[in-house]
Amino acid sequence: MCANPVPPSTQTVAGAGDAWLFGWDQTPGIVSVWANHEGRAVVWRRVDGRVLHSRERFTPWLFATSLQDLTHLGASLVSETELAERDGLAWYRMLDGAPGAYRYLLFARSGRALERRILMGAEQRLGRTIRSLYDLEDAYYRVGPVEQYLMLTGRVYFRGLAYDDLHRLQLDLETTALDPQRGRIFMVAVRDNRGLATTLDAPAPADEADLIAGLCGLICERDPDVIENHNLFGFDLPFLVARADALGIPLALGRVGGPTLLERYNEMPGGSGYAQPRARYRVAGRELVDTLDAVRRHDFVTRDMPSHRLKDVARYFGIAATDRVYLAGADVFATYRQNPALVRRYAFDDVAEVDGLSRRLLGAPFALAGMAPRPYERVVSAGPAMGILEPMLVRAYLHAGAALPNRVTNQASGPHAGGAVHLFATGVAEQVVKADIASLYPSLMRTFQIGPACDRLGVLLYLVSRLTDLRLEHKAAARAAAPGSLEAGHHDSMQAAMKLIINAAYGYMGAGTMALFADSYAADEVTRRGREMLAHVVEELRQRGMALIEADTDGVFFAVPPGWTESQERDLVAAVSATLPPRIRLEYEGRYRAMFSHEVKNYALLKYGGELILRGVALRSSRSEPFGEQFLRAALRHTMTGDIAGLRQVYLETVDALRSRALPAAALAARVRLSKASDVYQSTRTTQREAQYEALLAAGRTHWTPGERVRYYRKKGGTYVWLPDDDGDAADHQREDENVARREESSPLLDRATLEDARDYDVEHYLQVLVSSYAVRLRKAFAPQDFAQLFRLDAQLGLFDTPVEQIEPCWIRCRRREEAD
DNA sequence: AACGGACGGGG
DNA sequence: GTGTACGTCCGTT
Repeated sequence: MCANPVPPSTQTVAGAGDAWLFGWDQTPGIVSVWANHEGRAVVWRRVDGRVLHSRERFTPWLFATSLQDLTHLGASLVSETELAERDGLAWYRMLDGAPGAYRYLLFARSGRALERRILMGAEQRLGRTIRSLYDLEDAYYRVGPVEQYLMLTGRVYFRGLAYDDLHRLQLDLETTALDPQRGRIFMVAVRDNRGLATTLDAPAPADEADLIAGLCGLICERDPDVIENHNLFGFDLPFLVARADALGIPLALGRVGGPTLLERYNEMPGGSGYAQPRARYRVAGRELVDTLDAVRRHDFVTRDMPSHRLKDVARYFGIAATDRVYLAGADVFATYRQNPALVRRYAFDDVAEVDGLSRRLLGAPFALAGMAPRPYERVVSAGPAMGILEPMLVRAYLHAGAALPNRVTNQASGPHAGGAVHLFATGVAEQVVKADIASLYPSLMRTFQIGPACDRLGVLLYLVSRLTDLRLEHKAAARAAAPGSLEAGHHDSMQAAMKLIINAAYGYMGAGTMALFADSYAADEVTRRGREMLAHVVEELRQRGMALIEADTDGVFFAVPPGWTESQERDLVAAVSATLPPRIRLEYEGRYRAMFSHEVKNYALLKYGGELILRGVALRSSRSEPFGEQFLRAALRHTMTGDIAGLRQVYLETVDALRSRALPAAALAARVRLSKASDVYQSTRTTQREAQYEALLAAGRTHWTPGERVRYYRKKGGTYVWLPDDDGDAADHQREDENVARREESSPLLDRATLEDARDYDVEHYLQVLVSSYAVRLRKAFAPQDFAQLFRLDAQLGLFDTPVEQIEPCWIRCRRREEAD
């Protein structure tokens, strides 16, 4: 059912396996493919630094579970073998497979015509209108034309190319507003990795048409393989298209050999939703790449990016130049009018950072495009399971002439139990170790040969095994190469790409009806084994006398006996690892001076270097008044080092700072996002007042839009004061103008400083906030009476008080040696 | 506390 | 003519 025997093909046919991974046609240098449903394709290849194009033909194809919708074709539907004798409108190949599987591979000269005929037949059969093959997805499986071409030919992008061989061009529009209805393009910065760096300017509205035409000309002249920017699909391209439309300028960006115009198409959201479809764009011969997609994928794995904005991301990766120009978005055009050179520098810094991001993040998608039968631009934004893994599986089945399994027959429904989560103890632990079972789910799939039962060829398990081995080779090669070298970069990209696919395999099996090769029995078996492994690790640690704190899916936190060295810790982890089955390894992840365990997945870690890390919503607050955050961090440090007198002192100092108004108002301000428009709030105001809006109204602001972030604090008497931000989070150009006018009237800089520094806040209110929003998060670190005593607001000594020096946090500690076994 | 919906990003 | 992001944060019940 779930544990497949190893299919003979994976053992014996090594060549087939490589075809499953990398395709089989060795055509080098493909940098772009354009194809349509009529079976025409144009392939651009980079050969010795020059780009050649060739026109190709392919036969459009799709998978079907039966021929029933094509019976109306009569003798015009022929089998592939009959084709030699007589011509057909459509022909088919019967494939090996289980009943109900996609056992027919249908071909036609025109994919469009074939589809229309299928829809006609289906309408007759079902007696209702069918608009698209997607309404018949249990009966047909189809991919886009470029994918059809790549899967059929076994070609992939980029064979024999290195990342730097690609000609990449970055462009960045500077506009007078975010909305092309209300603003226009006044500058575009363009650079490429062949030395181009220029801007096109349009100081006056009348210059915009020339700018757009000039941009098209420049792109065609430079002839890049790839066009990149941050939020290219969300901003630059829609803006450019809207302005070109408004001015009647064709966006001729295509490469010689294919259609010239930039095309827009919609990526429909699921269901009948009225959510606006995400627009995508394509142009023949060039790959359009949005670094925002790459950033999202990176953060999906690392989960440690504070934001996905270009400037923040550039700083995060350390690729922002030290003298980089920063301008608030709303000020860019005004600055341009005063100082165009400054804006030019700013725009260059933007495109340079995009190039940096591309080098840093797009190596892995580049490598993936050398494996999966999909265009590079789709690989960049594709999810690794449905977007990469499934096309590879489909290509393998197509190549083998095997039927695709049907997701309906193959769907095993029922409750799905995921990874195990245990909270063993709350409180404070010292000398904490984190250990993880390396690549838990893929390792389990491999070790116990748990793959989808419907994957008769065993492709998924083969890919997981082979990629795991290849990845280790690339990791080793990356380590062996000179740091920072092209060689190292190549191997690192390869290993990252392989990791992405390996990690997608388990999730793909559990993907339910969407995935062709889903098998929830197999997915359940993986998590069941995973829970078993984790339980085993936990038990081994317990038997060795460790103090368990929490365990989650594939990792465990525990405290070791006081005074252990790092090598003792590592030895322990290695010893536990040795008790696991082959290929399942427990890895030493890190060590911490202390840990405060609050709830599952909610904890604080204190590193030996002194860094404090907070995890989980329970320890964070979205309101985050600065004084409270600061108190909490200091309080956690003292608590986690057992310095309760220090904790008490920090608390008393904060209380005192509030009472004596030593803190400025800015330190007390909460930051919230507005959800109600000004008119909406005005209508509900009589029944329920809300602080953030009251603060705006009190400041004389009567107009705002949802989404704006505002800071405010509570004043004596219960009124609220708005603290405007210095860099406008202005959603709206018009309002920005109003603000400028108002600021000029009342000397804004002076005002702002005065506001930030005000002392007229409601002290009693903020004392309550200190205790009920911040101190309360330390509750689980103390016995109830100790907690109450430590954070009492009236500083009187109670009758039954423990002297502070004698209070201890709730320690999580190892059993003493003699109790251990 | 549990649930549903919007947002992210760009000038 | 397409592939179904997804996790987090906010506001409401």
